[in-house]
Amino acid sequence: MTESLKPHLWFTLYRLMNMGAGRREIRVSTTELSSVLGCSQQSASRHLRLLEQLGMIERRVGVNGSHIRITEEGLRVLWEVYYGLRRQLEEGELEAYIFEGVVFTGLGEGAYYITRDGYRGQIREKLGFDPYPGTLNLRLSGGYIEMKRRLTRMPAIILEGFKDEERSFGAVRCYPAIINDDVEGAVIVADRTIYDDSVLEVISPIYLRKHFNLRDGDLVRVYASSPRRSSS
Amino acid sequence: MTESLKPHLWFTLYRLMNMGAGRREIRVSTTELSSVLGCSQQSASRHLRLLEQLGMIERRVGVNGSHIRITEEGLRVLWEVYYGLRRQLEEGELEAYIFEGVVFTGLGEGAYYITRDGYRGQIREKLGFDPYPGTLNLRLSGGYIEMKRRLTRMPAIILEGFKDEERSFGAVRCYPAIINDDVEGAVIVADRTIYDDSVLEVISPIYLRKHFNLRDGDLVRVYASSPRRSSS
DNA sequence: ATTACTAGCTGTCGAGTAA
DNA sequence: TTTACTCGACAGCTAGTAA
Repeated sequence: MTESLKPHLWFTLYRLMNMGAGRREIRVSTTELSSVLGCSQQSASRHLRLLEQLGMIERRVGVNGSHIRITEEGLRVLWEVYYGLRRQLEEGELEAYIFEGVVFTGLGEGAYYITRDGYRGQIREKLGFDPYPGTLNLRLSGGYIEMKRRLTRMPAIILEGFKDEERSFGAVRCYPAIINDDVEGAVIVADRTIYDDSVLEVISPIYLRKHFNLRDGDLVRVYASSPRRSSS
Repeated sequence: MTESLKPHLWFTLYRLMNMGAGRREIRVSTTELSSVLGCSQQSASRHLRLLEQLGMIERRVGVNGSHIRITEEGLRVLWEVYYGLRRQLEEGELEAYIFEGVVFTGLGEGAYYITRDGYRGQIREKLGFDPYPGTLNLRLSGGYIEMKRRLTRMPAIILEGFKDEERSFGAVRCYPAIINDDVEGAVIVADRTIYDDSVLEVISPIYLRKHFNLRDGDLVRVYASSPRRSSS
């Protein structure tokens, strides 16, 4: 999931974005695309199939061409390079967002995941703290939902996926965070999650519910930012 | 000249830029570079030679590594992709924001300004409605304050400044808006204002306080966007 | 018109190794 | 330590062609 696209496929994705496929579904034939890419029709066709397999685009093949739209994951990959360029080419301000969300009780899944050694070791190593075995779930509303999508597109600290005896675990994106202007922790975003974009999952070295005396429905403030250096 | 770099070489150039070679000469060995690129030392070496031949980088090969600096031409190639990404990603994504703010009573200045014929005529002409003689003030908090700063950086409908007998009035930026998912209006941002970024001033053809039966402290939702095409 | 398979070609890669 | 050559392996390419 977080293994990055090969360069030639990235460029095909980039060209599709140039044609507007990042905003809406576009119609394009493999022949048209090949002339844009400067390659053969066959290569254009293969690139589209590969990008679809990788989840970067959605495609409907019709009789008069392909209908293409770049997925959220595809846009994320484009944003990643965009941020990399901007950091060097423009005087990049550190991007950060302040969220406000309402505490709710999840399914306890967070505690299960976070205590897997595969994740826990990486959190210690890459985030610099030993996580309390549980996550704080915040429900976002209004503009904060879109704000979370934007945060998710920014460079992150990546916890690699792994396997244990029973099953495999996907990669997780982490953003350093400060909770209620006081406690350090991180916002975590699982690549595949049961939650939608209206949920912010927060981890921390301490038990946040106790520290802040939180109950369901309480408002919590989270300052989250992209790390200075993205560790892979 | 404009024959573009092959994708894998572009990515190597991009990585060199990530390491700072766009700003200054950096020292890097082919082995170090290969680990950044995720390829062999030999490929890293070959890429550097090719990029040098193509005039994308300047290189001095020393005994303890290569000294690399991206040339003006190399930076041009990076900027080209950067602009391509920005066109689609920024202008596409940053079109609209949803704010939530709390009603408060201002100093009544809004009513004074909005009834000046110099503004009123332009509002009718450029926004397409005759404004109710007053503004609704919303107090923003948390991330919404930063969101307002971003909105303010976007293209706006500009009400030109003017003078009457007594004094001069500054330009005003307007963003089309929908209030509480129902009423059309606009967010206005005076170039010089007594309010700071935590206040959202809203105008509309109708008296919003009455229409929504609003009292100080009530929450109001505002969808604000940059106009599609700059109407001048 | 399309998309996409097969076959064969080309260029990119990387292990081994020299300087 | 470096950089970079040779060369076998193979990924990615294109022409021809089917559906």
